Amino acid sequence: MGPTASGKTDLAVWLCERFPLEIVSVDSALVYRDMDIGTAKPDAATLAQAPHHLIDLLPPTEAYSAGRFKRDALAAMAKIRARGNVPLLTGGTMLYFRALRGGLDDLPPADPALRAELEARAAEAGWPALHAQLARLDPETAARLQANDAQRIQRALELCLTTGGPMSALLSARPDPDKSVEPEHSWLEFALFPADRAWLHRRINTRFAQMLDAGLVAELRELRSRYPLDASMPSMRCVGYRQAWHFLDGEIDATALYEQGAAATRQLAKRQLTWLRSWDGAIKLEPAAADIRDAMARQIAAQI
RNA sequence: AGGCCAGUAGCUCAAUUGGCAGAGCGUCGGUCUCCAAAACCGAAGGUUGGGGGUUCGAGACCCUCCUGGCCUG
Repeated sequence: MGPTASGKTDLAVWLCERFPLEIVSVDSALVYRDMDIGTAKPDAATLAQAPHHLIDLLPPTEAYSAGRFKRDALAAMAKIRARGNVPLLTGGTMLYFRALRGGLDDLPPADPALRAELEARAAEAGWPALHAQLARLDPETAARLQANDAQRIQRALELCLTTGGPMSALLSARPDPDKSVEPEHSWLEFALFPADRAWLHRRINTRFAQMLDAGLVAELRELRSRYPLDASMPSMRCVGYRQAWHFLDGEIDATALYEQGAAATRQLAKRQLTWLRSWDGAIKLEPAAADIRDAMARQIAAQI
């Protein structure tokens, strides 16, 4: 686990050469086909050397989910173990890590038609109005949600309306979801946690500039010509693509594209670090350390 | 050299006839149960370019210096 641009892929590929590991990507953006530059997807040579599972799963017109990830990841892990190898889960989508460790109850999946209906009502009445409705159907959940928290209000109403009961009744009473572990697996967790934020910011800024040089805008132009995309799709709200979209629409210039894209990446990293800070049980490693590879190799050798 | 315009938070800019210096962005902290690279909440940050003056009271008015830009020669 680690924030964006902290060096997860390089480290994972290096470890694969030394241990019987197979990489399972834990990344909500790498699942999209044809989105390569902006997601920092490993190149063909790297993938040939160290195959990644759970990348290029769906076209950018579709939506993935934490629940689907959990199912896909458990299936991939079972196959890997059947081959006698060990899954190396690598990524920065912390909700997916948490879902995989057992933090997801068995809830109904998304209902696109109902979501569209709720969306339309919110556009007219505003989310606080839907929050008020949720307060009647499920006071407990409404109490912990902000009146403007569109996504969670929508999800909670979706569950209340499809199941006929409050969402809070569907959640198990686990004191700490992170402690609930899928019984068939044991876990060894590592977190790349840079002590120096400025170090990470420099890497993020440099990398986003490189993405632009590598043709991020051209990639998006090609995507828009090939798929019926919409700025509200999850794939197009990914860091970098969202800003490139505004650039292609003429809303911002090249300078603003760089600045806003780099800033969005820094903010993503900040949220990932917030997750990691409160994540118990992970061995924290300093990604800027010269001996990071050997340090992690030693830890793994001791466990496998 | 002279004339004009500008200088306010890290950046871009507000601030009625002189009356409690604000916003957006960024930065920092947090929340997180099937969109999570998402969505949301909160916080810090100022000698208003420097100095002097007028006034009960100056970001604003007067003097002076500094810096940047434009115009003229």
